[in-house]
Amino acid sequence: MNIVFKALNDPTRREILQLLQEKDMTAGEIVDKFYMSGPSISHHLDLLKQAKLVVAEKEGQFIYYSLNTTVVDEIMKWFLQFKPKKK
Amino acid sequence: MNIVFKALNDPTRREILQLLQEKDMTAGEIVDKFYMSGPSISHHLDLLKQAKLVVAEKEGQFIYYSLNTTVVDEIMKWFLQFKPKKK
DNA sequence: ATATTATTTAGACATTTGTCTAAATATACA
DNA sequence: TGTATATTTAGACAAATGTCTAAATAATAT
Repeated sequence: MNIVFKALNDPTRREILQLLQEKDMTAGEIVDKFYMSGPSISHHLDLLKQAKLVVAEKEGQFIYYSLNTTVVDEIMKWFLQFKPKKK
Repeated sequence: MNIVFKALNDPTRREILQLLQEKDMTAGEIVDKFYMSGPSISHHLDLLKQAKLVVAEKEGQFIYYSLNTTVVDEIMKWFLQFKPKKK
């Protein structure tokens, strides 16, 4: 859980997640969406990958990134503990 | 949202939230739950307060901290954007 | 083979973060 | 008033973080 919250604690990484929510993208396509160097984006993608929030898949010379909604489910479960039980 | 994710990105702060989920506590009671100095806990409480995840209320010489579930709702809404719309 | 394109890895560096001790503030009690 | 208790504020410091440029790796095309 620690690493997931860490991954989420950056506006660029959260924006990347939102982009991937619309469609899978290559590293290069993601870089083009930001005013930030490729290596920096690559680093952010790595953290998202470590948190299993995204999945990377190589396709020729490209690497496609896509969202992994399973982890989102787990986070939401974590937050549910704070919702007062109904009834 | 930024400040909320920041507040959540620390195991001690998340534990504090879990403690407050069970019952309101004074700063001192919270300190007693951790092997950490009072000032450090005070600092964590401050960040949680800035994120509006907790509310502080003075009562005599004590300060009672309690959970604010409203913000939890907002976070969960944020996460919902990643859930594939059903059907 | 060589050059081009896509992406990551390595290393440097400034900023932010979490922790501590010492001091300040505020309330209660004798 | 003076002392004890509860909590925060200030300042220091090491560790973690986000960014960059330069170099490395990998696949494709000529």
